[in-house]
Order: sequence, then C-alpha cells, then structure tokens
Amino acid sequence: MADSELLSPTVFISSANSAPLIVYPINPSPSSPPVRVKRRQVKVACTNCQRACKKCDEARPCLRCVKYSVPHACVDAKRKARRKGIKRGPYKKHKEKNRSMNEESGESPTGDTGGSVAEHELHIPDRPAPSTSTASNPLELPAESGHHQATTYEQFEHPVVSPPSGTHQKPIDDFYAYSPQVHHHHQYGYHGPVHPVYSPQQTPYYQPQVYQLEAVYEPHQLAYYPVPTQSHYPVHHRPEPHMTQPYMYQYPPRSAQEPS
DNA sequence: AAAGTCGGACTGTCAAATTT
DNA sequence: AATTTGACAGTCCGACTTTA
Ligand SMILES: [Zn+2]
Ligand SMILES: [Zn+2]
Repeated sequence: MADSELLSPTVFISSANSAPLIVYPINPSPSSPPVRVKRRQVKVACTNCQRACKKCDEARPCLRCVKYSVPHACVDAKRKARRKGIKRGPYKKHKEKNRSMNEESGESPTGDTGGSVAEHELHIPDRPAPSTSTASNPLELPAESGHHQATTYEQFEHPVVSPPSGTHQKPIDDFYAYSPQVHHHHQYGYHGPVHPVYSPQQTPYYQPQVYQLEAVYEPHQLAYYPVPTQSHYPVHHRPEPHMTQPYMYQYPPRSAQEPS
C-alpha cells in the first residue's frame, strides 16, 4: 500500500491549468515514518526540458526556456498513442477492503502501484484556505507570504529577484524550488523503456493545449536569478531507446475453442 | 561552482477486468 | 454503467561528470 495513503494530504489547486500541489502534513511525531511529498508532473514537458530531463511547467514558453533565452523553441513534446487491446489477465482479488487503515504487514501491492497514489485524486477547493497546519509545513513559503500568493507569467518575463540574505546562489535548476522527498524504499518491477523516443514520424496523440500566458506559479517557484546570458540551450542526446517487447498476458491454452 | 548527463524512481493516464 | 486495477508512457530527482 502506498505510504501516502496513510496520511491525509492537503491539496492546493491554484488555477485550472496548474497541477495540484499536494502537501502531506509534516511528521507529527519523531517516531512516525518519514512523510513524503508528492511530486507534481506536467502533462507534457517541452522538448527542451524533456531532453534535459529537467522540470518543465504548464506555460509556453516554460520558465526554463525563458531562462535559457529560447522561448521560441519551447514546444510541447509529442506523445505516443497508448496501445489498445492489451490483455491483462485476471486481476488479483481486491484485498479485504475492511482492513484497518493502520494495518501494515509487510504486504506490498503488486505492480507499480502508480495510479493508486493519484487515486484519491482530489477534488478540492480552489483556495488554499490556510489551515492550522500550514505553519509547520515545509512547503510553505518564507515568512511574509502567509497568503499563498500566485504569480503570473508576466512577472517572469524578467525574473530578477535577489536571493534571501545569507543564501548563496544555487545552480540554475534549483529554479524550481522543490522539497526533497523522502522515500522509504522502492520495489517496483518495471523495467521497460523510460525515455522518450525521438523519432520524427511519431503520431501525435496529445492534443496540444492552448496554454494561457496567465499560468500561475506558486511563490516557492520564484527565481532567484536573473535571466542568464547563455544563449544556447543545454541539450544532451540520449541513445535511441531500444523498444522492448510490450507485456502481453497469455491466457492459458483452452482445450479447443475460445468463445468471443 | 555551475552546467551538463542520465539512471531510474516516481507520477498520471486510461483501457481491461471486475463489480454493482 | 460504475468502479477498480495495473501496465504503459511519460516526467524529472538527484547523483554524478564535465566545463569554465
Ligand atoms: Zn520546459
Ligand atoms: Zn520550454
């Protein structure tokens, strides 16, 4: 079972087109297991961020492209269409759902459980509604921003914010502040292709959305750096990923005929 | 020290399987 | 029809390497 289920997250949705910010309460007691902050992913990264394996955002151009002074080169990466007709075989019986919520025998779910975390996927109020717990929340912003203020894209055209006194400059990719996540451990069996295929004739299936330039950013996403003078975009070229055979469940052979 | 690489942990989607 | 399951197809963290 996903550890995140053990905690009730607070979710912030600051705008219609921004991914939900899910915040788990800070460790209530020193003896309880480490909490984990759920990472947010954009639906589609731009091609530049994708190749660099760096964080993108919903806006176009994205912050990173703006930083590297290549806003014109910020375009959505193409996505492959999901394959259909994949046989999955019989499902494992759903575990006694009457389990006590705090039960945790070494039993672990099969598969990558990816969806289950996103499962209790939130329909939450649009407003943060400052809760009592926010004060101790690691993701909460610096002092003065007690009121979760969003920043529009316009303000990022030339993001020049001086770093807080005492802090030194960090690498450019800290552009997006991110609270380090604490994993317990991992045990997933998936080893399929994890990197994008850069073939020119891919069939686009993701319908490019029109991102309004009004993209909102959380305060913690504020940059501490001026737009760099660097004019080339860092790119690395991954080798063409070898396509692995997709998983296809083979039903055990029937004696003679297979209806339907 | 900052920028570039990249393995792989992690997230999110959505069709198949199952239940209601 | 509604719900659950779980493989696929992605994102991007964070450790490492390279560059200035
Ligand atoms: Zn991007
Ligand atoms: Zn971009």
